[in-house]
Amino acid sequence: MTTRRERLREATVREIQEAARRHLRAHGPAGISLRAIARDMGMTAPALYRYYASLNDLLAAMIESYKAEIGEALEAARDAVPADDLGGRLAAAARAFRRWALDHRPEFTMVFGAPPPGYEPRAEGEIPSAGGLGVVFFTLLTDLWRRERFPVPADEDIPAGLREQLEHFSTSCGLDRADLPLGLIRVFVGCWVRLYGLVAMEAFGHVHFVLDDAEPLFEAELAEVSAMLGITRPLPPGHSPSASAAQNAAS
Amino acid sequence: MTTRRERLREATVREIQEAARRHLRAHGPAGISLRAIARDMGMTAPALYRYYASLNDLLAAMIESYKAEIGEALEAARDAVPADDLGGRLAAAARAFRRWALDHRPEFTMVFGAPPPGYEPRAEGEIPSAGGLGVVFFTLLTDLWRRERFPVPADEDIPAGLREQLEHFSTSCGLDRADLPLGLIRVFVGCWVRLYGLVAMEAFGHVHFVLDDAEPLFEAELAEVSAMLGITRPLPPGHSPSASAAQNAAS
DNA sequence: CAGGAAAGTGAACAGCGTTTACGGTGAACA
DNA sequence: TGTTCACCGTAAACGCTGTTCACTTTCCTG
Repeated sequence: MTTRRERLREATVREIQEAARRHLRAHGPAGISLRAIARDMGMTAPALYRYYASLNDLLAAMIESYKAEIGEALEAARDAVPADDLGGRLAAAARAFRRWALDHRPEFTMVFGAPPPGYEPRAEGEIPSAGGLGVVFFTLLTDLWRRERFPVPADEDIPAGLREQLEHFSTSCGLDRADLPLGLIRVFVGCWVRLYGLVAMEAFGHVHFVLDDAEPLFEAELAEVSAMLGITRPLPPGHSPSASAAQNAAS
Repeated sequence: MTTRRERLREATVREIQEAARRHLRAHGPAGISLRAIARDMGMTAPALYRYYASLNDLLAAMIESYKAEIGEALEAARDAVPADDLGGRLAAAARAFRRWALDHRPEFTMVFGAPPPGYEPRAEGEIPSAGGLGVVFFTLLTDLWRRERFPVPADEDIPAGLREQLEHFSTSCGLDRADLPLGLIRVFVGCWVRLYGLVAMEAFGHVHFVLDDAEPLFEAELAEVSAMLGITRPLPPGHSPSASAAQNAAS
């Protein structure tokens, strides 16, 4: 049973988070200040210490909640594609990840940029995954592998140092080693690195030195990865037909 | 001829940069403050405005100089390998990039993390490249391709939207389209994304959810990319023989 | 109804970026 | 040689920040 106090407290926490998010969107990660949040709420800054031990704690809580929301966004995008079209589901989730990053650059920076000094991604028991985030892609890959049996490196082809760690991850996740080969985890990590790399480069603006619109590259990489995973379908929708070829030769 | 005033000013600028770098290393990007720098130098904060228009300008200057130093580090690592061993040179440069990132996490965060709002990577004439940084890898790849002719996608296999941008980049770099195919640039970008992705994930601490030491993965990815580039040599030195297998089953 | 936990306030401390007005000091120029 | 002026630095101030402390108010509980 939730007491009245608890409900009020919960509502206040939500209001704090909403105000913090507003400031994040408006002024970036460095623009989140306790005093500004309190001002928005018609309170004074020290009152916020009843809810968070410090600004850093508030930021950490924001990161966690954004992680959860990214996971939900990915799952929603995945579930919008028929369950038998695993390739389409993977593409949808990958595109959703990129979309979220580009539509929420400050938020993405908080979650996937350099963490504030002293931040620890709360290693609660659960599944030791990227906050239930990489797990979306991982389960898609495992399902895909079970169906398509796309080629993965054999155990003995994985360097020993890497193999040990993949084994550790596999057992600590409670995976069935007989069912899912280490090579599959190896492939997953490789795909995740490519996805993260491209999306992070784009979100952080490090891709303009060669491209001014990274979407075609993203789609090409996605197609390449998909091919690697035995997905042959033509990757249904998702990329607009290069509708913006203007503003190229501008000084 | 440089006047005495100019020499003094230059020395002060250097001292400012050194103090700023000290604070960056000690307290992270957010720990750089004009007042602390001035205090270190036995000055007052407003004096620094004679040298930089704002703190953001100082940070931007730091980013630029770090970019240059990364480029130099990569070139040095590359040049430490015989010029005929292009695969070895590529591996050395890639390893140097990772090493630099891990040895200079705050600096790496400034250069390759989310830029401060309002930062523009001074697009001076020169070569429109990542501050002469990606250019190291790009020229290595072109040399490698000229020698090995590893497979690259044909122009017509590159999606139109991406191809247009690669063409734009190629011409704006003054490259000879007849000599260097677009597919080579395509491959370069793909390799750069993988390298950036893995190194950034590691430097930002986003890889611990599956690995606690990303070096074996890095070496495996490097080997894979090298194979893709027609490099068959066994990738001479560079990774220690998995000497640290301790601290695995810790809580 | 009494006690106490919870929530919020106001003042204060130490720090920050930045602007302004002001003093020297040294170099250049008549 | 004397003057002028750009340059370098300072002190004070404004408004902002996170955080702590002592205090009051309010509401729930026993």
